[in-house]
Amino acid sequence: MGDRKRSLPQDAKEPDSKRKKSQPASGSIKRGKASSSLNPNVPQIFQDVRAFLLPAGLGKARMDIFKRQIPRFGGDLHGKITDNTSHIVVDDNMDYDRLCRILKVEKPPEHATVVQANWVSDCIERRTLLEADEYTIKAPASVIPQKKATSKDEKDVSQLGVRSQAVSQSYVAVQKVDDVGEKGSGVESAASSQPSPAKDAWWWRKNKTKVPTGEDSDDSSYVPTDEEEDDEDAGNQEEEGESTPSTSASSTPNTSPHKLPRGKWVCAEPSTSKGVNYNKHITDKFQLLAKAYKNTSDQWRAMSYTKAIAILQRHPKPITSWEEAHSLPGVGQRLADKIWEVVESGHLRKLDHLGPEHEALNLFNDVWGAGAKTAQQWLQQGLRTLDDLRTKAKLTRQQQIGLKHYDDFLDRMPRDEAAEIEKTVREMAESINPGLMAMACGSYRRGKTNCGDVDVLITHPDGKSHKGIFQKVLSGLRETGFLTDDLVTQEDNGEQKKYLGVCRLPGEGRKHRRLDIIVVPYGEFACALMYFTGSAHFNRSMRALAIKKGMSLSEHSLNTGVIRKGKEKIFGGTPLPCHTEEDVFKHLGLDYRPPHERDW
DNA sequence: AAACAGGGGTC
DNA sequence: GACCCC
DNA sequence: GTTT
Ligand SMILES: O=c1ccn([C@H]2C[C@H](O)[C@@H](COP(=O)(O)OP(=O)(O)OP(=O)(O)O)O2)c(=O)[nH]1
Ligand SMILES: [Mg+2]
Repeated sequence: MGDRKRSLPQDAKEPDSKRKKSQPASGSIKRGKASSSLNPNVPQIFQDVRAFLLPAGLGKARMDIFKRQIPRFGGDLHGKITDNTSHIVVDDNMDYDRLCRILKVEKPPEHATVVQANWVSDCIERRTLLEADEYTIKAPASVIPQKKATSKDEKDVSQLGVRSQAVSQSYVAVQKVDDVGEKGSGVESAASSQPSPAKDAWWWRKNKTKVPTGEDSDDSSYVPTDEEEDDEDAGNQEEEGESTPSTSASSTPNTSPHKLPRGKWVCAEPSTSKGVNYNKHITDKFQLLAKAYKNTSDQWRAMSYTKAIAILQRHPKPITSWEEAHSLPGVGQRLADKIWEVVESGHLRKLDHLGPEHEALNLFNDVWGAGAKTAQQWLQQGLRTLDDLRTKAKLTRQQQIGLKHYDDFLDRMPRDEAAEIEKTVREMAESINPGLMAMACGSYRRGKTNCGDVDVLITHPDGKSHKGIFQKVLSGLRETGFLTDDLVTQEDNGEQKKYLGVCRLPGEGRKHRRLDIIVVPYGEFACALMYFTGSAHFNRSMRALAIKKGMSLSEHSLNTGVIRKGKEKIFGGTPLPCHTEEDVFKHLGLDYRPPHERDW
């Protein structure tokens, strides 16, 4: 059969190269041995592919890539079309007539599938042997007549969207077998009679030898840093988003009061976490990517990973199929592919491509006051360690504090300590005005056993005595030495809304803790409490739901009758009366969720 | 193709 | 207005 | 990245 060896790329392929047909390619890498020990990350998706590349129109660069990648993914390259050739890869713009002319035949051999180059590219990109249907060069109607029968095809484009492929992964197409299947396109079916093209057609001779090119770029392996973004400083920034759509197909009736969109918003479901994460092997890896993307300012991608992590952590069982993964809200094809890769191989190749710089980016991003942009600048300036920052970087006042308390800020405190801090702030507030209310919100109110900081909300039931108390409370806390650093505090503004700073309880062995205080008018208490209790993910979900209902939710109010033009508000709407958190849920058509069920 | 929450503080 | 944070 |  075809020989392969000879003109192939230098690339190292699998050491052995055994090729047995029964071995399902990509799909089953599962058992450790086969792939994990020998060929860790190159799924042999083209195991049963014996391809002939038609240079016409393809271009040298692409030819070179294919010559290198097809063998790498398990395929054989044929220097000429033989009875054993399974695929003839042609330029994407190739048409039937031109193909026949080039090959000098009346019609292409029936035992081989004529596919567009994009089929190869897409297979490589998805690491899957895709159904060739959508990429085949078909004969014009006039010629088609008896041809269609080559087996069953034509059908299902339907399933294609999903990930077809006939092989391996199973799922899809036909019926679910659940396991590996085998290659489908194997090829030949009818063998036949097709005369082979002239063995020495000009196009073959012409390019048989390949010139190793030094570069490669090709397929899918870049990683973070990704496409878009990068750029330079100047401007542009994106915001974040959240929402919680989900769904998978069926809609489930649901629970909330009236017609709520069926199980689509996390704010409508309790964050039942039971502490066990059946998919830690996946979420741990996604966590790294989420952070890497966040570091590169690709916040949307980061958010997608984060949402997937949240849902995977609460999934009641380990993911065992691509479809199971894909059915989860927030998990699309690409993430399902990655989840599946981890399930099968225990590894995620994308992680291998994280550059060494990512370490420094992670380090820098953990400095309070420094974000993705700043971290990238520092990196670009050649800085790599915290000491570099201390001695060479230009730091804002906040970053200096962040660096000073680098370790303490990464630490989380036991909730008892958070309670002590809350008490300290509350007593100071009460000493100023006994009617003031102070309560810890955030993760503390949600019942977490440890907290990243303490979020204290202060208000006064009379609706007006909250004014101007910030200065007093803060100066009082300073006198006792409780507050040690200030990050954000507009104390010259009589309307000061927030204080972000650092505190430390008295006594030995105390760490510095982040403290956030907000003072709100009693009329906004409910919305402020909702906001400050979070979680952030929960808030974004609930706010997204508000948008869908023509409303708008903020820490100040829940407005209705909002008019938007795209994401821009044309009319802010009118506030709905909300005196309690329950009122907020009600207006949104949601069942009330106690704080501990908002831990999304 | 457009959203992806909505707002406040610093520089 | 960009960036960072809640 | 995913969803609409
Ligand atoms: O992007 C954000 C961040 C925070 N919040 C709200 C919800 C959150 O619960 C509260 C306090 O923020 P914090 O950062 O302290 O979060 P947390 O939920 O208290 O967690 P941690 O234990 O890390 O402090 O502010 C938002 O609405 N959006
Ligand atoms: Mg907190």
